[in-house]
Amino acid sequence: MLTTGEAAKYCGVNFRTVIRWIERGRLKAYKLPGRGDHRIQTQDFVAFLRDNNMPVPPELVGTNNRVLVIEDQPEMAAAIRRTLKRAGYDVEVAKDGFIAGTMLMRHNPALVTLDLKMPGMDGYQVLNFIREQEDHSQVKVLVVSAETREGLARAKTSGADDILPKPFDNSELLAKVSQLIGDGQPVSAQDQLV
Amino acid sequence: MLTTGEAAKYCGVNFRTVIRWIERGRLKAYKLPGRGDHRIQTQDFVAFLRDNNMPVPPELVGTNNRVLVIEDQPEMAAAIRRTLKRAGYDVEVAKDGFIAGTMLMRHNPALVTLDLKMPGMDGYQVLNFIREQEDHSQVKVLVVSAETREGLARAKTSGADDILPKPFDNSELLAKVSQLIGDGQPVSAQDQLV
DNA sequence: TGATATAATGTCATGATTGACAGGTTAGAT
DNA sequence: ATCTAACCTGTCAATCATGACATTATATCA
Repeated sequence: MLTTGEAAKYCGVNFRTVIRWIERGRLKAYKLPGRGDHRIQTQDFVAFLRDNNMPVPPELVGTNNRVLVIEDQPEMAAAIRRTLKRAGYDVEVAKDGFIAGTMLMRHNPALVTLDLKMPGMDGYQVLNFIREQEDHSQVKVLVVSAETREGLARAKTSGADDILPKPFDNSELLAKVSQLIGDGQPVSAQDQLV
Repeated sequence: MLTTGEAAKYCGVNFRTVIRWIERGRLKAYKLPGRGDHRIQTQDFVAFLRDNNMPVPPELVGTNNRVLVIEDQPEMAAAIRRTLKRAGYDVEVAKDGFIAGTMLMRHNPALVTLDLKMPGMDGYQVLNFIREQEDHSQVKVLVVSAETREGLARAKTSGADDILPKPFDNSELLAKVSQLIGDGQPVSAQDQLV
């Protein structure tokens, strides 16, 4: 939730200009009853920035170091979790599709590792679904799978940001994750601003 | 029921501001005897948000008539959907666990019909999971299944509000649903208007 | 090219609301 | 019964909205 002044700083313009954008309907916002202050929801502001090819401040893009691991094999899940935790990421594990779905919505992770082969879940469909979701179209998806080369290629066309064939080294995993969302250690505690 | 602090977070303002709104009669609330804490009824708060064209958080939309149908068999899903739609409910269908999870979080339904036997999803686990979730512990769960009597009993202990053995009549379905969350037709459509 | 019109943005002053802080109290949890 | 987190009140500084006007950028036309 942002005020006009904060939004103005992010854009490098005068707050008067932000108000005018709002008045013209370019930027979505609502008014408070008292003085008529504007409040801009962070997601609307980010959408606005993206629409106009403006740089998006990292602290507005959710919490950068949160990873959701969608994986039903306990050992594999534990291994990924351990590796990422050690590197400083905030890791959640979902061992079935339902829980994965709720966690995606609830925790709004920066990255999801997705096992394509989970019982009762079509990984490709999940990929498509995530990409269709307004709110989560920005989340990075790293497909982790023992699929064939064709399957992995198909995953890429379905919206995966990167793929990691099983088996893999921890270093490979970390390299891919950090390439997609940066290092696990938060740059500063201010990233947690609400 | 909300405190000033909670309302403040929803609006993106300081709690002091919320108190001022209350003092000026813009927002309805009442005081507790002790410290003079304010308590705001959810419906009053939602009405306030609507009056001022402010976004209404989905989890506050109290008595809605939204139903989420978790069912992987297309014919069965269509049948339930049709029946409930006709009765005036707002129906969403999820055909796998992942989508079901996201929809539960996104649409905040008043009731979920849950097929216990879905591939890759342990219905009992889902039940437990829903009950553990802070935000959604209020949602009613109607288990719809061809399970054995023991299985259905177990579902009840896992947190199901009611069970409906397959096969069933439409009238049975409607009876159970309306018993759990009331009739499908909103009491008055104007309640939802701006 | 150069001149003019139009739109967008920045600046300033005023008035009102909101946020921050400090000190005291209690609701809710254990 | 105790403890912590959250709440209330009052005050004052910071912030925001508004309107008027200056300045800059863009478009249009001769």
